[in-house]
Amino acid sequence: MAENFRAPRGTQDFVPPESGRLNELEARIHVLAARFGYREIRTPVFESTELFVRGVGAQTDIVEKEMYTFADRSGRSLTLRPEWTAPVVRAALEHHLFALGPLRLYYIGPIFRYERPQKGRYRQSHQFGVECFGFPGPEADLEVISLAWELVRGYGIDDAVLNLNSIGDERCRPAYRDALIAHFSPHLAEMSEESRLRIERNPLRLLDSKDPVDVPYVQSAPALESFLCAPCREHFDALKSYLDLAGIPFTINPRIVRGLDYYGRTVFEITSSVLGAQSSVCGGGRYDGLVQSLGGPDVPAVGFALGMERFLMMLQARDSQAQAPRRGLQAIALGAQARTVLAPIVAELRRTLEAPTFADYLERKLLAQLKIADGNRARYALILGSDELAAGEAVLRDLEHRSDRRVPLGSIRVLVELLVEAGL
RNA sequence: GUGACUGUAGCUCAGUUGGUUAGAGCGUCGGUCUGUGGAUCCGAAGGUCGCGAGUUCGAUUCUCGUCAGUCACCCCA
Repeated sequence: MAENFRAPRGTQDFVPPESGRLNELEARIHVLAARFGYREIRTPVFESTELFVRGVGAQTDIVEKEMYTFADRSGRSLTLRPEWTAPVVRAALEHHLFALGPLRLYYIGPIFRYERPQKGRYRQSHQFGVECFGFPGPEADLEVISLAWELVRGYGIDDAVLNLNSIGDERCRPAYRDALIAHFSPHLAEMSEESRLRIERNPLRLLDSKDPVDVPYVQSAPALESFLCAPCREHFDALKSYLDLAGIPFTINPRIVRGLDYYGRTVFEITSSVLGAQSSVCGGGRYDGLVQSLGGPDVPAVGFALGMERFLMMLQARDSQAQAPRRGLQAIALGAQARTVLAPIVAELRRTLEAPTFADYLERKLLAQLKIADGNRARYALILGSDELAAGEAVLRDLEHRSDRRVPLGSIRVLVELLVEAGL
């Protein structure tokens, strides 16, 4: 199949019925976020490149090799949004939203990362996320985690796991870094090449190594938890008991480190086994220093980002073939004359009914049209042929109970009332 | 960015030790059934065998390149 054009590598089209599932997910997200008192923010799909370099961190993979960066016609360096947090903070600063006190925002839309695509990883993907600004305490951490967990729970997904960790703050993390370096340095010669590189760039990442060679050294490494300073420990302990009280199960996972520079204290991840190597569907944490580092006031913040494609994959793994309930009506005209009579009725039904009205305008037999009605999962069929035309009536067939009844065609209004009464 | 595997009809896949007209199931369309539905049976349409080059008398088959997909690494949503 030599199509001339294809979607660019790593991008995908959402066609029915997948587009419908995405739509439904978005609708639920809007309702859920509103229930938690969050309001939506939309920002441009591209921003100044410098915003991401400063916001995400110059040493991160995102900035070093994954950004879609281009120069516009006047030579400005712009970048397609690789993540939402920095733009949200930028916009909040630009519109002085922090002056109003604590701020709760959510976003939903595409991000772009130049990566090698594979299952659950795309160059354009869609994220839903929330940012909660202005609360330094663990209540805010609980709030955003609950919100994410509600979404998962609301869909009845049972194999999702909440992983939790604290990576300390700028007071205690340096000491832990030093301790890690001190622990690993004597053994570097026997460890993986990967780890030798990591110790320079991000010693915390050593803990993440899956290389069997490294395992003994990782296991004997000092635990971060024992290095937490008193305030960080207190924060972490409080969050854990809050989660217990809220009935949200979690696993302490010291290997969750987060790749973006701005995280501190709480970090968490929701994972699912159905996603394969990209098991993380939602990741977030606290980033108290970010607003200030982007030139704003000292505003604490916590939030998460959730991958919508991956979320949909979880849903599909769960209920692959649940049949949609029947809904709406299929208008069936047999012959040209019946079509002319039915066309204005279809128009009126579409103005009036909330359920969908389906219609096919080809010259087809009744059998074929009923098959189409089935495909559309219509609840009723309104059949108009020469017999009915002569009698000034139509046949209203209940496709679920397989029963017919005749309805008068004279008044469209009466017909509509009948249909509404019938549950449309 | 690295490595491995894959690429034949709308979908899932056969197949050709290189040889005239490339197959099946599902789906679509039509008939069976002048007008009552996810079934049966019959039939039809639908393919530059991802794209390009090379080897060869001849390539869908072999080789190389390229594009795309899958998986792992890296990293993340």
